[in-house]
Amino acid sequence: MSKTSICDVATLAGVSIATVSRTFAHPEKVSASTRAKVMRAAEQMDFTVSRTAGELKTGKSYRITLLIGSSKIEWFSSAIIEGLNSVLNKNGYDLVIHLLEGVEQRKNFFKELPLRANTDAIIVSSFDISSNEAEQLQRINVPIVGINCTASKVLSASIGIDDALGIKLAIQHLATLGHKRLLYVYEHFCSSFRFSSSRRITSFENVCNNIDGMQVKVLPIDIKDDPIDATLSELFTQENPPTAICFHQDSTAMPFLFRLQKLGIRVPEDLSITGFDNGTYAKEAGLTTIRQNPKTMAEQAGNIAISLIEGKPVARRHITAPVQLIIRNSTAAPKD
Amino acid sequence: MSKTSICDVATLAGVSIATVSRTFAHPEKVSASTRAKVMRAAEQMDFTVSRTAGELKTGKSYRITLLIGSSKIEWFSSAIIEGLNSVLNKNGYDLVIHLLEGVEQRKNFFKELPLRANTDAIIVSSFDISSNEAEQLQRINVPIVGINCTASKVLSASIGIDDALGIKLAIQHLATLGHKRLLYVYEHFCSSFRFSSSRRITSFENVCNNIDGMQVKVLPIDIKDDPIDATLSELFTQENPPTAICFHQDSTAMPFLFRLQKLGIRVPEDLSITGFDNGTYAKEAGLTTIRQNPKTMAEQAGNIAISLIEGKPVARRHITAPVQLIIRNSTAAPKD
DNA sequence: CTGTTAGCGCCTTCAG
DNA sequence: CTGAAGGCGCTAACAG
Repeated sequence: MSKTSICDVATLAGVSIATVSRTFAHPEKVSASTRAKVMRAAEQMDFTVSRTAGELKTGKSYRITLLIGSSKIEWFSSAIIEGLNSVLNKNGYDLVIHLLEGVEQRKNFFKELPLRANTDAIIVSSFDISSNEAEQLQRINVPIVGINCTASKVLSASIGIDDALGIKLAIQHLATLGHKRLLYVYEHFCSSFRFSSSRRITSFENVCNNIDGMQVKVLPIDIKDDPIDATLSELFTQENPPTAICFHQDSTAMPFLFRLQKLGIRVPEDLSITGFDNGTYAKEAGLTTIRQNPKTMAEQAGNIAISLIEGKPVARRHITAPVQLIIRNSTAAPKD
Repeated sequence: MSKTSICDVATLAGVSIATVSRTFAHPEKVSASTRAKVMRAAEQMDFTVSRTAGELKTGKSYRITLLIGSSKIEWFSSAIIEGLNSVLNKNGYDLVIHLLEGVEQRKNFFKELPLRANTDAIIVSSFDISSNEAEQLQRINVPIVGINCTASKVLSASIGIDDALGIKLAIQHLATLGHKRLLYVYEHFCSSFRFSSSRRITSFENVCNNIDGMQVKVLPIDIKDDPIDATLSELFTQENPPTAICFHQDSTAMPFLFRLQKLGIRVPEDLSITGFDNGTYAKEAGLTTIRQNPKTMAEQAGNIAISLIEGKPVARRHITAPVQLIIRNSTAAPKD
């Protein structure tokens, strides 16, 4: 029950508590012989220095908190966790995770945050916190670094893709193939959650409007609707249906691909499809998409956070991560 | 920089630190008027009671650690995190995550665990810790609960599916359809990581051997091989090729489905396929599979862990979670 | 190289 | 209902 404390070890080893402390914190400052003695005693008693207690003294918790703006962990967040885990582990930090489920919990979280936060840094992944929330976050007075989170000026650092550029790559690819009628499909998120990726949508329209003869429609899908059904409905009720569909993210494109197959509509012969992310199975399914690499972004974000915590210099505080068009088999020249 | 402490608030509010402490810990024990005074002062200074400091006194960290035996977060682990997050949040606990990447890091982790652990409980997800590791874990003297982790007797509690039953359901389904030649495909993990799901493999052979006229082959795939190529090779080089393939998990079955499609091999007309998990896109792809529900398991594991921590009674310490056969469109009677 | 000492921020008796 | 005082386990000067 009661964990053995540094005192117990000191007694058993016949040294002072300071020496025990040193043996663990700065082994080089202790003579080999006493170090051995202490270690032996420690092992014997299953002693384990309490990070918590040290924290009180040093003010560092060796803990970094990841905030995710959704109750679901999809491909993107998984990669973020992987990337952070590897960097933090290497540097002796622990990773604490908070998923914000729904509006209410989100509100609560930001209100009570101070109570719960004992963290050296906060990493906000992939959703835009409101300026109000940002202000609350700032209160706890640690570095805040954003990943694909652009809204706020409170970020100590940030890394993220250029969503506008990403979607532009997809459009240009389709334009080059000869497509003149595009449909953009995205799922309409709950209004209280603004995702940085929403920038893609406006970008899409802007870019297309600057291409001669390009006709464009944007289809927002209500959260309660089935995106596949809604898209199909749109596709089959138009006089001049689109020859290509750009999905806001792979995770909507993929199920659509399955459905088309069932319906006997061939991709890319009858219809071209693009995604965004290069997520799960995108490669295997042959989905043309825009690649972003969240794991790498997370690693960079983690490194920056640690530098900020430890007062080391960081070369660049705001980084734009690369996106890349991956051409596979879901796009081709239109039939007509 | 220096966070405001309880003293600052006490001074500002003109009360003692004890009163401030009480205002937050036991508000009902403080008169309404002083409570208001304290709260005002606290807000004014952005005061936030430090969990860490309290921890020292109470011995509880309000933190639970999740151990994942892989550096990749796939569908399963994502669901585990989601489930734990929701339960822990509700009860005021934080979730700390450790991915064990590779053998070496794993060894290190278990060796240094004591140093790093300041946690109220440990949850081991989906890999079997060795008895040696279990012993090391036990040293830190907190409840350990396993999810799909059966190997060790050190678990304070556990929840997991019956892998043998799961695979049996798939076999029976295929047998009923009339299949006589089955192939079981699994990826051969690094030997140092034993996963609880390995039980499926031996089960598969056992069950099939008890079915009259059932021919069976098990195909382990080397970690360096491409599972799809290896399976195809097996499929096309046999005199009497299998009429159905059982994949150890959906995540191998899915890419195989894509490849078959490209090759013009029809599922289920030419070949039946089963998966295991009901993972990402399994539904959309129409994959017949065995469903397990990791999110629910995680919620139960979380609740049990909390009960154990808080000394509440737990009804059942070792729970078998349900599996279910989900019949979709990837299985049918064999042609011949 | 080792021991002594003074807290880190909070909680909890115990008096008042 | 409120205040004073003693730690929780450890670290970081400072002495020796």
